[in-house]
Amino acid sequence: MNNISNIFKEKNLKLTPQRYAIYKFLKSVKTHPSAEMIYAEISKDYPTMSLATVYKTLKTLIELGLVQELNVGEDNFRYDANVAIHPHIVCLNCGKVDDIENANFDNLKTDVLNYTDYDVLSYKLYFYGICSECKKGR
Amino acid sequence: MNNISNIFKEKNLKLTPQRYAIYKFLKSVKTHPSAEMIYAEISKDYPTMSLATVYKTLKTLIELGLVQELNVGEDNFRYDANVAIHPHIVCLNCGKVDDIENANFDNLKTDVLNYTDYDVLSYKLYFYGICSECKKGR
DNA sequence: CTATTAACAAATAATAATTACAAATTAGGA
DNA sequence: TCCTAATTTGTAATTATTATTTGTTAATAG
Ligand SMILES: [Mn+2]
Ligand SMILES: [Mn+2]
Ligand SMILES: [Zn+2]
Ligand SMILES: [Zn+2]
Repeated sequence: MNNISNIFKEKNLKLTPQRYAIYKFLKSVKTHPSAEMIYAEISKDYPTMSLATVYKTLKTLIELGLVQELNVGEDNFRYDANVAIHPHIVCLNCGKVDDIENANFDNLKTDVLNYTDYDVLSYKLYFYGICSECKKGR
Repeated sequence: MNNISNIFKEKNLKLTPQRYAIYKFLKSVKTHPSAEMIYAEISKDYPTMSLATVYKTLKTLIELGLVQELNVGEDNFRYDANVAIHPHIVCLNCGKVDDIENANFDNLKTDVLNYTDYDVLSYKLYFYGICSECKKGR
């Protein structure tokens, strides 16, 4: 199986409660939280949680291919437990980061081969605009 | 005219030698340098240049719409004096950031409207891969 | 041409995100 | 249950960036 506990076992890593909580939390939200946001949330259930653990766990989850890092242009990173390549949209007013659902831009990866001599492995696509909530409040 | 000295004049900003040097340097390179890289380069001609001035100048150039910031996923930003929306490609081996020339992905901005209720204002597109130099050395 | 003054550069201090470190704890196999 | 390497934690260190201060410059009125 390819469930998380086997993935950890294969690498001789321990699936600690902290690690599991962070992963489960990331899986459960659509908000693309930062390390700080994750820490704030997880601390409610694990009051002894350390911010350093959040950072270190995120790094190992990324190495395992279970989480990806987003850089939408803030002074910090955001994290996403959906590791598929998929586009995001950032509200320039409230800072929210959303998925763009059902859109498929995978042709980009093959299209771009006509314009570069790089071996292209992946891409990141960020849209910027104003979300519907922020549009209302104008 | 819309040359840089008029743009500065309109906003009651002074086009100092430092500011001009930073802008001219950014215009002249294709490397998408970071603030630190810009500082290292400009320091050769302006030994008294301060890193703080580089950061502050970059910020004003961005506000004036003369420079854009790239967030390719490093722990720092890179800067580009080409303010048109255009895609970039990052070498995962050597860290180089290149333009993808002649490619036009502007349909993205209209395509995405079918999948989101945001007002979409702009986008950033980053490809990741291995550059031709790095491919050789394997 | 000079004086005035607001904008600016430089140096440095401060801040914020992230990482490194060391000591205490724990997961999970023997 | 015991053992031990892996992990967590709290904290210090580091790095990118921003704020502050003070001396310097550029624009312009007189
Ligand atoms: Mn996502
Ligand atoms: Mn560019
Ligand atoms: Zn919003
Ligand atoms: Zn390369």
